[in-house]
Amino acid sequence: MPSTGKESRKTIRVVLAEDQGMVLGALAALLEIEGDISVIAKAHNGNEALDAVLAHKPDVFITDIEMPHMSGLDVAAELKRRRTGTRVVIVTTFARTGYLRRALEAGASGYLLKDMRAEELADAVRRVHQGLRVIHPELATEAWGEMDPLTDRERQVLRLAGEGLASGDIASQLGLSDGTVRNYLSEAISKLGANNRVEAARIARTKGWL
Amino acid sequence: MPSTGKESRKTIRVVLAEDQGMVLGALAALLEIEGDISVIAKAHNGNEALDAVLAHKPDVFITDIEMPHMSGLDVAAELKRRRTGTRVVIVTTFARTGYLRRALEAGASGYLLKDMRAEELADAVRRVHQGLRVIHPELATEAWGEMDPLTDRERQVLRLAGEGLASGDIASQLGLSDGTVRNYLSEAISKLGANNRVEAARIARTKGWL
DNA sequence: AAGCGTGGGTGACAATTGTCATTCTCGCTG
DNA sequence: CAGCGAGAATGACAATTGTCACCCACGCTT
Repeated sequence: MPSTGKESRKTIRVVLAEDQGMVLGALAALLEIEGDISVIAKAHNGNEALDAVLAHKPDVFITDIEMPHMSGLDVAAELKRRRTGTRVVIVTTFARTGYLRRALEAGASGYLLKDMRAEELADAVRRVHQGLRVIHPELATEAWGEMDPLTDRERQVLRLAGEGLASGDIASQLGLSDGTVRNYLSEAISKLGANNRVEAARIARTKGWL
Repeated sequence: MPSTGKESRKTIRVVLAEDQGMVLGALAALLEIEGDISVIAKAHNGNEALDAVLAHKPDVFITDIEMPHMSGLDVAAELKRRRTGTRVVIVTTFARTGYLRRALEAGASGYLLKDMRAEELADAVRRVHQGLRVIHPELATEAWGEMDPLTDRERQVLRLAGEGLASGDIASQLGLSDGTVRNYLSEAISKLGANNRVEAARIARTKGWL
């Protein structure tokens, strides 16, 4: 064992959050195999995760992004605000630069994709625990490729439009006028270089701007 | 081959397929914990999976559905055609009745969702190995709830419409006339009880009819 | 041969969507 | 105070979308 410092002797205490029960359990099993890592709590959603981290003060918090009630990014942001010492590692399916950017803004120390080799996870945890930053290589390069050009309103409207709601419905749901909704949509469509609301929504989604 | 009584003593040989490397490794770790289950091969996509199963003739083949090149359902169908003795367990994120129906048609013995408890996986594998069928409870009930009401054309058209293509584009891509495309779309919309093409596409997707 | 179902097509019309220019408020900021 | 910019709304117009009633050509039945 390389002794970078004092604490590399002790086991690394981890809290794990992931909404798919099966994946949660499997990841826990994977980490428990490593002698120096111990999963002290598991959470199925953002709220549970936040509680667990505050209660256990783990060394590292590993979380998915898309979860019920509170996203992993939200939890990370909240932890940053509260200045807990816990380091955060995001593990997600999505290679969206928007997510990565938000993760870093929320103070995450790691951003990994689920399609990387399983063996690398434990290693990433150790590195992060030592204060290093671990970003999935493919993302690291193009990370700051492009900024989200959408305003809040445009985002909201686009999200609903992508679900198939008509302009009128969107308008009443947001307390706006029908015409205004169409204006925002039009703006969003042109900003994203799309031909219509559906394509615009699709583009925004794949970029992680939702 | 010995009677069912004896071989329940031996370890169950499993091949595992899943495109997300991390989940693949984690599930393998989870299964290896069990003394009576042994993961003899792992595959990252449908092709590899098929090869691995044919080469190793495992007792049970566990696979995700959505994978590159060949879906888990395709692999299952191929295995059925070839009459290998291997039993198939589908493990997926999607609670789509269409998927379940296709899985059963392809001769799968199990259909589980990733959001169930991790501990249940090993158990399901044992049951399936004994010749039982294991269907995720929530799906088992409504499984045959409703059949896909869409015709092939409607499906094609709806798929493209859902991507954001305009009627004209869809028409030229399928070699149809603009009006015909709109007729199909209109039919699909009314069959699905939607209000427009986007909603229709969304509904069809969640039902697994695509 | 008459009848029928299916896949594809027309044409017409109403509703929804996309685009623009313009207006009205606020809340800032110089 | 004047002026600017963001957020929201109007109105008008063109394009696209959704609906419907029919038409046509084939391929099968009877």
